[in-house]
Amino acid sequence: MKTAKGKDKAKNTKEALKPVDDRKVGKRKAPAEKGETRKEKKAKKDPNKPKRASSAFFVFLEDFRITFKKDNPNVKAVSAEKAPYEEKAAKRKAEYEKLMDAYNKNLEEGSDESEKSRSEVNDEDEASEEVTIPINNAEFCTLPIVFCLLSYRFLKSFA
DNA sequence: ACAATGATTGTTTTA
DNA sequence: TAAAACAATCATTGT
Repeated sequence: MKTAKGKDKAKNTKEALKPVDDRKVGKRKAPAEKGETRKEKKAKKDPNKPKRASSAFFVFLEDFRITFKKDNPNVKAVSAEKAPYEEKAAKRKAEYEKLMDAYNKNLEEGSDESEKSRSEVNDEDEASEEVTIPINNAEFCTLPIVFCLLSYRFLKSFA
């Protein structure tokens, strides 16, 4: 049982953030450079050896892939689909770093009264600015009436 | 590490 | 030397 040679972790942290096209997919090392030719390596595998059982997550993936294909028949490139999500992820990361900065600052300055949480991260836009529309009392009273009148006329138009 | 998957791409083999 | 075939790589979670 050899442990990981640090390969997985390094790749996951560094390469995973790059877009697909920039990642070194398929850029493997030549077997010859490792002293073995392809056939030798291929012969080393036993086709009769049973594959290990899929975990629950992989069983879920079976269904998910089918479902996703059915819902998105024309999606070939995952990059385009991934783009908006990477965008959101980047935003969350920025938000996180900002919060961490404030958090660390609070730790330095003192620990009392640190509850300020939390403006939830809405993925829609950075339009999280308060959209409170100021109206005066007159508007507050007349708006529902106007709305009712317009609704009435609209419904009446079908009769 | 390794199960499934498919696009991608370097390497090897074959013509 | 070109095209064809092959194999590594990526991401994902759970074991």
